[in-house]
This record gives sequence, structure tokens and C-alpha cells, in this order.
Amino acid sequence: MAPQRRSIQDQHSDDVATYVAAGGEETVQRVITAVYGVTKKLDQWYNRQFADLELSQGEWAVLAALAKAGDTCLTPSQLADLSSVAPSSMTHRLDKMTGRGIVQRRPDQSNRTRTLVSLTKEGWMLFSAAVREANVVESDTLRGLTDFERHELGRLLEIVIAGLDEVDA
Amino acid sequence: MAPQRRSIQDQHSDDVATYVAAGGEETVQRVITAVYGVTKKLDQWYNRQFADLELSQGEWAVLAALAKAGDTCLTPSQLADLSSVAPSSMTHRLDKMTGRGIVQRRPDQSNRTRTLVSLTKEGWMLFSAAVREANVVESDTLRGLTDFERHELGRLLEIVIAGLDEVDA
DNA sequence: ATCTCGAAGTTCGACTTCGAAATATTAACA
DNA sequence: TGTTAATATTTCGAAGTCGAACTTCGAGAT
Repeated sequence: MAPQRRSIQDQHSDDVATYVAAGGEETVQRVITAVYGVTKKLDQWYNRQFADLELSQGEWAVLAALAKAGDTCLTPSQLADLSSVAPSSMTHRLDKMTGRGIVQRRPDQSNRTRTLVSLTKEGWMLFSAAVREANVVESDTLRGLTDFERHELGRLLEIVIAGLDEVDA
Repeated sequence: MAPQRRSIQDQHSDDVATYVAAGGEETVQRVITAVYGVTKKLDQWYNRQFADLELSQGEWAVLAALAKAGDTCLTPSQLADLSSVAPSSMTHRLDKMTGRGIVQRRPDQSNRTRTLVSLTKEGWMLFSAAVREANVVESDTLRGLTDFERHELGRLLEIVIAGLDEVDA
């Protein structure tokens, strides 16, 4: 009754064709469309997985940014920038996360307009749990690739990453 | 005064190290983190570029979904699903886009609970303009890769895409 | 033919986000 | 020292989003 469900790769080919027909370059569109196809699926899985931990995408962004900073504290403005969100939005988000006890705020002694945010021990534990949960689906995502291919994929993407700096300027 | 601004690839290495320290696999994290680094930058550029066209990310998702469907009309539910948004949100979004004249709604004659949505001529023109604008930054993004490398990157990503179907089940 | 169940769309209240204005502190300069 | 400009954060109103309840319609069973 329902038309045969199209496979994701067929859908992908048609998507590329649509973009090319609208004026995009084929070699570019093939890569970019594929990148977005992967992240879209991953985002859906993250949302499902993180629901267990009562963690939204936005809260995850804050958690990850603070974890990556290590011992260095970050200000709300920096967190807003790293999370691609307005500074005013970060205020309430931090209120909530502070209330939950996974981050803590303290005034900067050397500049009292500034607030320093850092992870609590509970925050670190939550981060670690989230990474290990996420690693499951991420690992599944790459399961069609050999070790060599994973290495090659990583290498190529890192070339792209390295070029992003200059494009901005 | 400000500490030397760290390059994106250095940042990337440290990010991977953080995830590995928290319990992720190195080969997996290298690839996934790189994919997200690319899309994050692209998202920022899209937002800037599309501001010219008065187009939000959400509206772009609807536009692209309808364009990919070609002549086939889509229902609000399908659009909500394709755009990863709640059906109730799609109602208002379509109201706005209809008011602007880029999409049109009409009742399905064969099933009157259903509404069919399609692009207007203005919608198609807007889609085409957006694709060509986006292609500029996308092309810049890949500028560090040779033609062969682009082909290889596309090939590897398409293997991943092909595997996504089965992971879901 | 009628009844019930499920599906599609919309409406409603609560929460999140944004941009602009307000507040507080620091830095610069005459 | 006093005034002004700049920076960091928060508050506030408008807009977008979500989940739940509601309405309408269609399909299948009795």
C-alpha cells in the first residue's frame, strides 16, 4: 500500500540532484549534503539518548564546553559564544544547571563585572556518562568503515577543519 | 595581553582528547568531532547568509524538504518530521510562509483530514537563490581538498549514510 | 448503518530563546 | 580627580517551540 520506503542513500542521491539542479556544484553538494545527513541522524539519536540523563542539547553544549576547558573557568559570555546562543539565554540556562548542581558560578575577584563558571563533581560525572552513552551510537554510525577508512575519513575532515580559520577572515 | 588565539585544529585535537579521557574511543571521536566542527561553522555561515533572504533555519528546512519532494506535495506532519520539529510548530511556520507567498496550502480532496503543501513559483526562486548563496561558503569550506580528495571524502561519507538505515532498526 | 479507534491538523499554556534596554564595574583620558 | 567610553551580566517583552488536549475525518468491525 505505502510506496516502498526509499533507502537513505537513494534519498541522498536525489537530494544532491535537487541542489545541483538549483545551481550548486556537484562535487561540493555531494560532500556537504552527506555531512548534514550524518549529523541530522546523530542529533536525533542524541536527543533520545540524552533524555535518560535529563539533558537537553543546549545543556550538553555547556557541559561539553566546560569539560573541554578543563581547569580553566569560563564566563557566561564565552559559554554563550561556544554554544552559539545569545548571552541573555545563557543566564537562565546557567540558573537551571546551577540549581541542579552540575555547574557552579562564582564572582571573578580580579574583575567584579565577570562571573566564572565551572563544573561541579556531579557535572563531571554527568559529562562522562553522556560521552560514554553517545559513543555507543557514534560507534554504530561508523560501523560500515574499516579502520583504515576511518583513519582516512578523519584525515580528510581534519584538512577541512584546518581551513575553516582562514575562510572566516 | 589576550592569550594567543588557538587555531581550530589545535582546539579540535584537545576536544578529541577530552572525549577520549571521558571514555570515548579515539578513532570514533576523531571522526565525529570533526563532522560536528564542520557543521557548526557551516551553521553559523548559513545564518548570516540567509539573513539577507529573510530566511531562518527552520524555514530553510521546509523549503528544502518541499524542493526535494519535487512535484509531490507534502503534508504538515511530513514536513514536521523532515524538519525535526513538532507538528504544532509547523502550523505557525506554514502560516508565516504562506503569508509571505512562498508556499501554499490546499485541502486533500481524497482525504479531508489532510492538507497538502507545495512551493509557489516565488518559493522555488527563493530556494534556488539560497542554494547558490550557500554554495559559495560550502565551496570555500572544501577549498583545502583536491578533486580526488573530495571524491574520496564523499565516497566515505556515503558509506556511512548507507549504514544509517540499519542502525535505526 | 452505527460505533469505535486511529490519524491529521489545530489550539492552548508553559518554557526557551532572542534582541534591546538597564545595571554595574572597569579603563582611559584630560 | 572626574567624566566618558567600554565590557559583562541580567532583566524584560516579543516570538518560536513543545507537549497535551481538542476537533474532524476515515477505516474496519459488529
